[in-house]
Amino acid sequence: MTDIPLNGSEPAQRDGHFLDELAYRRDGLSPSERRVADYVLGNPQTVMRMSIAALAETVGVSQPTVLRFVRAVGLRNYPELKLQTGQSLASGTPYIHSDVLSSDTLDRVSEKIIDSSIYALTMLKRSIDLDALGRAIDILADAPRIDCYGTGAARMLALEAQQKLMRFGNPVVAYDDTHLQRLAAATLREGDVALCFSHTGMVRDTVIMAQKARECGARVVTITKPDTALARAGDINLAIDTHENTEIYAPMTSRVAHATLIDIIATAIALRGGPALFARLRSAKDSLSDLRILPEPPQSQRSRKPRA
Amino acid sequence: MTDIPLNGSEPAQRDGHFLDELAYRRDGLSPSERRVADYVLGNPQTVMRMSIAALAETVGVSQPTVLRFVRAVGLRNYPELKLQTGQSLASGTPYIHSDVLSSDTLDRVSEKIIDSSIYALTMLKRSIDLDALGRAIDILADAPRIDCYGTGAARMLALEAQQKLMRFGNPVVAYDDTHLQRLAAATLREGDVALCFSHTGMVRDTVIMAQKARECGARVVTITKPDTALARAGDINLAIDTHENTEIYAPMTSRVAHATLIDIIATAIALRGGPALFARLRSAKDSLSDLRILPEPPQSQRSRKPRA
DNA sequence: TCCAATTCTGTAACTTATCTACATCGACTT
DNA sequence: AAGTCGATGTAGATAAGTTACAGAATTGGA
Repeated sequence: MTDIPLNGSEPAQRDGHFLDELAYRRDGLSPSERRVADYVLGNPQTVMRMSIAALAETVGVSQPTVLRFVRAVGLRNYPELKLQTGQSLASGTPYIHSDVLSSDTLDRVSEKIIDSSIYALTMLKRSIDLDALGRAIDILADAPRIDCYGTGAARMLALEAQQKLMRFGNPVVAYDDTHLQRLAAATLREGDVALCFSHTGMVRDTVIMAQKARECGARVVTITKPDTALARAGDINLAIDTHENTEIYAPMTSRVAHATLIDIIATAIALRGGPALFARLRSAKDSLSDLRILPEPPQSQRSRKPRA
Repeated sequence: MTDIPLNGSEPAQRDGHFLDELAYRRDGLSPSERRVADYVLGNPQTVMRMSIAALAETVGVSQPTVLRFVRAVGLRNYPELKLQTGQSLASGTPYIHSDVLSSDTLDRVSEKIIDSSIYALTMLKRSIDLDALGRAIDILADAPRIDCYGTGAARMLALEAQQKLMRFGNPVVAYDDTHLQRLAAATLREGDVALCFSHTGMVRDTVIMAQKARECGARVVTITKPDTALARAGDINLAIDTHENTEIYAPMTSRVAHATLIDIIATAIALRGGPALFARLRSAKDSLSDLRILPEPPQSQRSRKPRA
């Protein structure tokens, strides 16, 4: 029959990151099941193509034990284990558990770092608060003036936001200097927007900026970790919470998420502006053309855009 | 037997993007097989949990036809189809072909942009030249002085490289101003390194910087599109070539790839430095601690740091 | 238009994989 | 020292996937 299994009895099981879930549940399993779990965590690439018999034999347990393990981690049947393992692997999370090690070769290092960036983006996709994002875009699109605040690593984000948002015609500023920032925040008016960046949400200067901006009647959009001082100091927070496990490489992966979020905001504003804004974007870009070197043949690669 | 046939049709199958591959091969299939392909493309989420019998019946063909379809698209057996479909779905690249449209809702826009960033990283992972990267790291790790050049969007990358690399103790500079850049490039000496960023590889100023740096005897590492003026102007190029299909949102996705590459370089240098360098990184980070707001309880949340 | 060669598709038998029911073992309780 | 409960294994039933072969459809030439 066309009867699709898909019965809804699964406890937990957030889509995608099964290996996380598995690592989490590992300790609640029986000894034999735990051995299976360890093998799956260690050899996901292999497991996703293994039959239950092969897995059982490799680990050294019986097939029903493997099946019990499967059920114990919240899956319906064995094929589902292969599926979830494969998906979890594909969505770029193989190394998120393990930090970069001194013993790692260069290819391993680069793989791990890229994977963790991909993971951060996957998390962003899943956790993005569309409602808050929509409101932030509403505010930003209409703002007569936008100030971007951020220090340290977040300064780059502020600069980037400036560069992306200034194209829409309204004044957007990012300040290099903390003192200048303070002066600027004092001159904000009602309707203006302060855009505050921080990875940790705990940077004193940036929190103070947010507060000052609010005192002046400006609205404050923060892009930072939820439930932090900065998140609370603004009107709208766009939460970015990549569970950064290493301390040393701290803002590495969350920075990618921040930057992508800026892209989303800028794109959404551009789309809202309609064709007119599109045209303006294009002409802004063309204004840079004399800084470029011309490509050898005057090619027009794709003819895929019939009308503007 | 474990003997894999690997019959006539292309094995191909670059990891991850099976549905792309499928769409591409669709036209070369027989009519019945094409119907199967269409169903798979249209209902991947369902297919990945379907038995061959269920799929055959739903599409209205026989089981062997499904199996022939599987082989025709380069897969060994039917379970592999489920696996690949699932992975392709999980790896989050459904929208990479389609540009953002004016009619898109906000969630669609954000999904598309995030997906294209993920795609850029996947491409980076696949195309990274470990040999060139290794040589670049060798050079950078020993350089008495590093200058980071980049204008426009690439300026952010230069700044970011500065921030990441300066932690290792040697002087690293990024310049805001093109004139300053030129002056600086003239003072480079043998052994110094110029790190040049550009998305297009066609920015005149940056190419000139690279040439000047070379004239001074410095080595030039470029991070840009391969086979471009800038790529040719340096000693080592770390190629970043995300086939950016939209023009308006130009440096969006490749920027993520650039930034991640900087992370990789910085991490690799840190690892090479061994424990001593690690310690220095940590203390550099701690030097910022009085700029932070403490978490609510006055004592340090984590007991993971026995000494200050 | 017809015939043969080729390609496409389905039927049925076979092999492999997954699941269930029941049996055994061993640790802990009483 | 026997009972109970949880963990594990054995064996057979059911479902899934694969192969061999034969019938149907298509194509290209005579």
